[in-house]
Amino acid sequence: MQQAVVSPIKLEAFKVACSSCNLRELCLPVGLSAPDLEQLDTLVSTRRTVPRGETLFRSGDTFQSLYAVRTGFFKTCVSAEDGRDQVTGFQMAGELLGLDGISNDRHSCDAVALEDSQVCVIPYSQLEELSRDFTELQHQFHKIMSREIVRDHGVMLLLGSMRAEERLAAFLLNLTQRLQARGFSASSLILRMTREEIGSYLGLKLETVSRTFSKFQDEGLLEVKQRAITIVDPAGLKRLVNSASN
Amino acid sequence: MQQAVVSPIKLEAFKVACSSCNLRELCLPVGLSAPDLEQLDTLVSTRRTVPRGETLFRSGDTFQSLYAVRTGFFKTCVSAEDGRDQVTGFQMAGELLGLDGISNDRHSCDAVALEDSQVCVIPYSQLEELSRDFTELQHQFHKIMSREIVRDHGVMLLLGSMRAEERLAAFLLNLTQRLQARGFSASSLILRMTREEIGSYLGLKLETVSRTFSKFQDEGLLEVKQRAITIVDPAGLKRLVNSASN
DNA sequence: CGCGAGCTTGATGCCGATCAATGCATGTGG
DNA sequence: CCACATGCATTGATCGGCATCAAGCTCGCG
Repeated sequence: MQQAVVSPIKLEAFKVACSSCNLRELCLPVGLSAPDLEQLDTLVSTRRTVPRGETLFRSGDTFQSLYAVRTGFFKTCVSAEDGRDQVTGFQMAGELLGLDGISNDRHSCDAVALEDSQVCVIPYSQLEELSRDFTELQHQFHKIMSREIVRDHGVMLLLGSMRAEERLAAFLLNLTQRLQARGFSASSLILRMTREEIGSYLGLKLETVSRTFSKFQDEGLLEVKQRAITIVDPAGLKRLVNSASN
Repeated sequence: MQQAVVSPIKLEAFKVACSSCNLRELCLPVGLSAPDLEQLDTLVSTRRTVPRGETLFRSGDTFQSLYAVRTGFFKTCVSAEDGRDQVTGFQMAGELLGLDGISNDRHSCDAVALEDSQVCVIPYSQLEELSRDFTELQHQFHKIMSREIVRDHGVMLLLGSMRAEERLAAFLLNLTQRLQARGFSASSLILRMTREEIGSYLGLKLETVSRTFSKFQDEGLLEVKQRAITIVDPAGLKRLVNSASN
């Protein structure tokens, strides 16, 4: 990913355990006490590598596990029968993938790696079992599901009532905020996704995304060099998002 | 609600228990075995009446309970700082409200009754407790949360990539399908919400909703008399949703 | 070095927003 | 019981933001 304050490369030096993972403050283990954490280590024992462009799972696949992004970057997308598809989210280190699968025992979206990535495999039936004995884990898991619902509602607000500039501004602020929580710069980032994928997520065409980037640059809000973005005026972006158009 | 095959009024004759509630096939108890169901009865002991126009909870309220709609009809909406707001869903009998609150111990949306309604109160901490001992209940609860996530993704697809006609057609088909599952007619319904609320949900202005209703009527797909809708050509509506515009 | 995927930019057109007026149903007070 | 107010819905006229179509451009890579 970007230039990290704590290099993600070093992660590999730690042993394969949630209790010693430096993502534990961002991932499933948030807030767990030591004994609970130890139990989680027994649960999450395998990893999976997903090269850029490959899918972690596809719509229709039988659901067995959740996945925590360890390194890398993913998109999830749903598609209609007619082939249209919609990016429903972008996931980075510490974020969970696969929650959609619980409802039907089948996944209902595709998860695609946007760069070479690694995930921790969390067998779902074992997670349910473990969360019966460890209430903190249970509670934490529920919170994560609920957070996803709240996030989705935010995206609906964006798609339903914001204009192109507001959407892109909100998107950039959200991305940088999440990157910052992971020790990356708040002001510069490399986009892992294409203009088309951003457009799909934001309900815009890729040309509109491109034009809006250019406009932001002209207005001195950003510097844009293809996928390298520098945020020059974060306050200006925030103003864009919060000021009603109507 | 609409003319019911099984009148909701009669529900009041049954005792206050999930195990004898005629919504149990649609609500939290789906698929629970007898012993689990009996436990659920101990959990859900109180009801709450919400008159039309009143809120069940508001964004910012502390979260304590989930609510299962027993009779009536709700909308949920989120709002941005600037006052814009977005309807994120409409809930009818058997559907759960309040899942958004788990993430933060505060609700992040408003739930408003669109007609005089009654909900069953499900104290959340007790639900967590109970679901530790009853794995079916645990699993069912997880499924419901996951289903909400999947539903939200569907709405994103709608908001991000469909045109006005497709959105309204999809909305109507979804409504009638849910009503049908509750024993109501598949072809005629009374809308409980205004054009403006439909528009907010679908990311359209109320005039557009109204015009689209009129258009559907002209094309012989619907009959529209204010809030009374009759679906004349369901196949035609489905064709609208599934045929890609691009 | 040249190819191709992805990005930018321009010209044009259309869908849905906006503004505005009228119609319709419900309810309330004279 | 009618008159009028109020909230919601319909319909028309116009406008504007974003989509669409169409070239070029950039950069990484074989």
